[in-house]
Amino acid sequence: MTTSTGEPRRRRRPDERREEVAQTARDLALGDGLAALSLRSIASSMNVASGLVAHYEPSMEELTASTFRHVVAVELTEVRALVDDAPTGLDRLDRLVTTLLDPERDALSTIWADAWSLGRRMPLLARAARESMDSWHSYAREILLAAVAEGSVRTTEPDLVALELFALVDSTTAYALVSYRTPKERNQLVRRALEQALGLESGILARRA
Amino acid sequence: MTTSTGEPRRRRRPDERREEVAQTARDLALGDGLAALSLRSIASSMNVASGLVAHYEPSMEELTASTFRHVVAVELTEVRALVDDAPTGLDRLDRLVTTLLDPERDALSTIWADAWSLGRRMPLLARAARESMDSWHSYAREILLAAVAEGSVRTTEPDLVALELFALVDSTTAYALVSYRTPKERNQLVRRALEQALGLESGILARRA
DNA sequence: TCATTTATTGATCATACGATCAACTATTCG
DNA sequence: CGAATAGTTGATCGTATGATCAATAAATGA
Repeated sequence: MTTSTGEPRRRRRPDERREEVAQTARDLALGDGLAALSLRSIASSMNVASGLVAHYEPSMEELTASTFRHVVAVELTEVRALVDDAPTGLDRLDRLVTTLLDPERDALSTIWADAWSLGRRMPLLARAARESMDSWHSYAREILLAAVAEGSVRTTEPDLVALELFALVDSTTAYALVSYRTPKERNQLVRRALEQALGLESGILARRA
Repeated sequence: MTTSTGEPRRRRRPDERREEVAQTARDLALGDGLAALSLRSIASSMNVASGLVAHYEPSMEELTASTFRHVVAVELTEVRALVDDAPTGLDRLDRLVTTLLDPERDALSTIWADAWSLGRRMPLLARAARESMDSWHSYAREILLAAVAEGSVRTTEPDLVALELFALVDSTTAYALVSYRTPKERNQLVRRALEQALGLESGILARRA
């Protein structure tokens, strides 16, 4: 049973409903992970029949993949907003790491971990993951190139270091999901490694944590 | 229906059966991941009623956690066997990385990714993951300390570098599950990062890949 | 106001899950 | 050889999944 005094069940325009389904799926995924997405869980969040959700989505795998894609794209936009206006390249790098490792962010970490785990069996999700990773990678690359240009960091392989940055962040946030090590230790790990990758004086990033 | 000419259903001693259940669960996990473990999937692999599996296991979460624990412990033993007899500390480090990144190993990668993903909802699995990670960490630490002692690598924080090693390996193997980057790129990434963490001449590890 | 369109429902199918337990039967022991 | 022991079955309960579709009812236009 839904709410006893159920609203008289409104009828919406297809694109409106489509958007509502997508939004609900995103909220659900952010709350309980990609594995929590089901026709019924989404439908019940919308107070709607499960058939309606199915009516708008070709398959659960597609819905899962597109939800992942959208959630991660929004996150990238939000992180940019927090990072891009920092004064120097080093500040931006610092803020990027701080933001990505923020414990408040573990809803996102869950989603990434789900993507890697479920991706093995869901090709569409795997594809979405690859493409999203490329977006993030090119953002980190952009930040690193700027920092190199201003002379605050030094590397001959910004692409590789950008990859390394996410390798460190991704594993570290996955560790957080099982409470391995403390936030402080995980932060230290990432920052010390980045210092070495970027020819920074020891502690210059770590001290900011 | 099982095989039509079913064997006359043997009765085994409890510890024998217990071991058979555990072994079957391990094989299944190695084939299809931790998420593929269910009373019925295990029972059907054994040609046995699902109730039998339940009879020997307190709960699926416990079975999942203990299966994970065992699979990962065996893996550590196997890796040690491949690595420990290398002549120098640097050789052992090289072999460790090579082995951990071996594409043949992706059954194990799946299991680790499953553990981080499922661990958020399965406390016993999360605990098993933490403890297993500690075992692996202390093994890497051991290798690094020996390499430091022989003077082939240099670091003031072997614990941190051991953590970093797995951070790189774990993310990289998760990437492999969704086919992000090539084995070669993933290898490069880990090796270049380790070189910098260990004060090694550029390429000294990477060239071995 | 009535007819047309179509968003939405709700039931249904086939399948899967963990868990529980009385009944059955293979084995062992007296 | 018969009885006690205990490993094993198979059915069952409650719940969950994705997918499909006829029927319904809300909105729109004539």
